[in-house]
Amino acid sequence: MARFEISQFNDRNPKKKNHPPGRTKIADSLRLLLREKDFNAITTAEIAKNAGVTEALIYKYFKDKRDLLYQVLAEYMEHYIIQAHHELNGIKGAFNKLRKTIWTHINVYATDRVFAKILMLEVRSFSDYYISEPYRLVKEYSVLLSDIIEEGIKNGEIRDDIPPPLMCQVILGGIEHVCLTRVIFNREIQPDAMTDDLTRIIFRGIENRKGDREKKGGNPDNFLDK
Amino acid sequence: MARFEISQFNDRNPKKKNHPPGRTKIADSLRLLLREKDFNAITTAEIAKNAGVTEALIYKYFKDKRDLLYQVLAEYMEHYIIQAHHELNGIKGAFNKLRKTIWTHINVYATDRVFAKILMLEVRSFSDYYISEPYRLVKEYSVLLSDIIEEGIKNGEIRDDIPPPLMCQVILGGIEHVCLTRVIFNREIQPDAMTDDLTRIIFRGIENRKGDREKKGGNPDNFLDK
Amino acid sequence: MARFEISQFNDRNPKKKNHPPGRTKIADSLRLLLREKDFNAITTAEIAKNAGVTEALIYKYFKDKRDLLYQVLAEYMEHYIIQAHHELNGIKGAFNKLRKTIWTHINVYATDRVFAKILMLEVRSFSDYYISEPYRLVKEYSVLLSDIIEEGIKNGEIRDDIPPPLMCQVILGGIEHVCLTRVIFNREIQPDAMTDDLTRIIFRGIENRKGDREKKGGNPDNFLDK
Amino acid sequence: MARFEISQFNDRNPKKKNHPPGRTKIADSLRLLLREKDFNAITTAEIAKNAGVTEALIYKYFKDKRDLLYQVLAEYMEHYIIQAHHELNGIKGAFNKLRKTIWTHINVYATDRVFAKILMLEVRSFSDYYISEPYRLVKEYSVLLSDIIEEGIKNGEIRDDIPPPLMCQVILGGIEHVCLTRVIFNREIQPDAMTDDLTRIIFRGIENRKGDREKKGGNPDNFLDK
DNA sequence: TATGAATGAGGTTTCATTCAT
DNA sequence: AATGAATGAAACCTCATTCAT
Repeated sequence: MARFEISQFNDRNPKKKNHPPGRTKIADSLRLLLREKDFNAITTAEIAKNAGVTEALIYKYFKDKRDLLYQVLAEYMEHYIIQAHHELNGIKGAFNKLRKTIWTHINVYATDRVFAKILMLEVRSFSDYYISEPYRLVKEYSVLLSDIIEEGIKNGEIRDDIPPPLMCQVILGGIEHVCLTRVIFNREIQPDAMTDDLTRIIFRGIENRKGDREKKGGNPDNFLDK
Repeated sequence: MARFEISQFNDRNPKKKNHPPGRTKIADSLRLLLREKDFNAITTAEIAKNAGVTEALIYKYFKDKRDLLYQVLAEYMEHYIIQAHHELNGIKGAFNKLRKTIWTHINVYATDRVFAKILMLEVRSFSDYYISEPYRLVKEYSVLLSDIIEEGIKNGEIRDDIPPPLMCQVILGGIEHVCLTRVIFNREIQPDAMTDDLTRIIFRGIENRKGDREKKGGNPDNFLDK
Repeated sequence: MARFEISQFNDRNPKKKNHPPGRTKIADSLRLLLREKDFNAITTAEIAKNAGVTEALIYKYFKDKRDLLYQVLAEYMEHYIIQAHHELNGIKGAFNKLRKTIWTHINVYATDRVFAKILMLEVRSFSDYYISEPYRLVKEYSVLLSDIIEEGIKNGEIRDDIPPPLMCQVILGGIEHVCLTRVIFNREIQPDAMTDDLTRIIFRGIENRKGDREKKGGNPDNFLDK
Repeated sequence: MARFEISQFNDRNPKKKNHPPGRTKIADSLRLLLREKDFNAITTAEIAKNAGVTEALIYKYFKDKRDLLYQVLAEYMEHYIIQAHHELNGIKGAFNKLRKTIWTHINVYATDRVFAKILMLEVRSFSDYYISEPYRLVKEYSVLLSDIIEEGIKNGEIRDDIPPPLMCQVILGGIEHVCLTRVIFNREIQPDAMTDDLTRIIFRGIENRKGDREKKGGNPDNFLDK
């Protein structure tokens, strides 16, 4: 987990936008502090001190404290979106893809509590979040899900009597609610087990049972453990 | 809706703790302001001015600003819990009860956006929320749901291969995620339609299909709006 | 002079708007500091410390640091306008009135260097000054002058071949330029002598000489020494 | 007018100290920005950005931000002093010279609002201005005026019962006050008309009327524009 | 019960300025 | 000749909170 907090993106993605060291230190510092405190309880003074730079430098690279949070979140999201797409390579079938996506989603929250905290707890009460870059990325990510659902409906795996956006929301709502309490109370998140249980409910809920017999996808429970 | 913001509980629940007028004005003021702004963006000065009292009076009745928020939320919760129990009177069967509860839940969010906003957006990022009275009430409320689920499992309506708390979380997560965006963007929430769609997914997801044939609960789709 | 800096208006005009003590201390503090430094070099911290209050209190009573300056200036202006009108009581003839007004003007600058400094040096470079209350008062004051000039033109004392506003501006420009350097370099201002010299130039410049013989006002130089 | 803002002095006065392009860009940038904002509201960041250089470069050429302002002002002054002397060539008589000088003065303000703004509004509240190069130039310029006045007194055109410096101050005060509001509110300045009106007042105010009959200088009104 | 006055503590932000390259 | 990175110092301001009355 530690290697995630500290400059994860530069290390792993060396080609990624090369920020000046000060900027990186500041973003890392915020990530570190968010492990222990809510964003509102973190002061710019702390961020700077922790980063080993002056407060003023924060304002060279970020419009304000909140912009720093949004940029950090955006970096997480960009990274995650790429990963989520990547993980789907070679997987066939809507349920298989969904399952993988749910697992990846839970897994990133399990690995990156800070990301989870920012996304689920910190930013949502800020009204300007909903016009920010990371929110745009969140919407971009949800397209990934929609596409899978649409695909599933088209090929008959997924029922077509429910508005797809609603299915998306239930899936995301399920994932988040299940992870949320664990993030809040610092309890462990087990991607495998949780994916299992979640998909067992959700897949049955959204599978196509027209005729109940001739459904092509087979029992969606089959998709749960492999 | 308006009658909800303004001293709703005193009016409707005359037996309820009769607060002094100053206290009521302050709580009403916060409720009113929360319609337009996040809690963090609301100042005690505003609350006081809006209530027609002085800032100092806030501290006569509330430990601090956040305590005011928590007390307001607790009032909403108390009221809602009573209502939720009340609405279940005379309903038989776990799915019927669940459905009613889901509807009541969505309906209160539809009617009382401020309640929804506080509960879903404002308090969750405060760590002391999780040791507060309103959070205790939230847990108390979730027992209602658990009890219904347990009942359903016992009488064979609901599958027993999934941890009941997880089912709770998926149900609540679904409700919340679906309502959340609507609350944030001030879009309408339609309790009937949303309950329908939600239960159509969830009930199938959690119904008991042991053997797929001999399930006792009948097709859960039957429970959806007659 | 000292009694001018410290709460001059409350002391002298007890009926005047009764400000809370903190407000008065702050305004007095600024007046005091302006004797030694330019406004831009004075910090809110200094003002507060000097006043024996906290910086926060400044912002209770004044929108910002500049608003404090404007309010202080406005108090000076209000006071001065009343005085200027008062001093004209019982004086007859445009030149006599003008002379008195010029003397009063120079005299207030001589007595109240801080007033002079604010008005001639500090505020003029702030663009919002020109929409401020004290600027409104400055314009109100200049009406006093215009009225005298108009009166002089009507009764034939003052020439009518020059736009009255221009005459006003020359008079004020003369007064100010003459006082300005003295204020800047802390040199003494002698109201009597300066009024004498100034009026000797200006009165001849604006007197009515139509026909050079039949002018009613007599040689305006006569008005200079009583 | 525009050609005035942009490197006017290098273009017109090729022999003038040939500044490196960076320096010129910075000075031009400040001139440009001063058209819209007060000096205090202009940041070095803006100046640099606008000039297309980095902030650090400002400190290569100028001691500090204020030094930049003073140098810009000094350039204006140097240029203006040369012009003012030049314009007097071939003019005879104190009043004729005065008139020409007043016109030149007003005219430069009319043409070069930024110059006028700096001189009349920006620098005067800075105490170190009064020990700066541009202030030295201002004093040098005022010698021009004094000399004309002295000449007029000597040859009997101008009265000798008023201290010459005071006459200077009234003349300058008149010019400035009349131009000041126009500069502040971006109203047009008409050199010809304003010179006319001003001189009509001032010349009569300072002309020699010894014996009121036998004055040598003739009616100073004669000097007013034919 | 309520208020007017004042505060403490720190928050965010700004900006001129410097320095190594 | 010019820059990119970073800083120091403080400025302005906010806001929850307290206390004497």
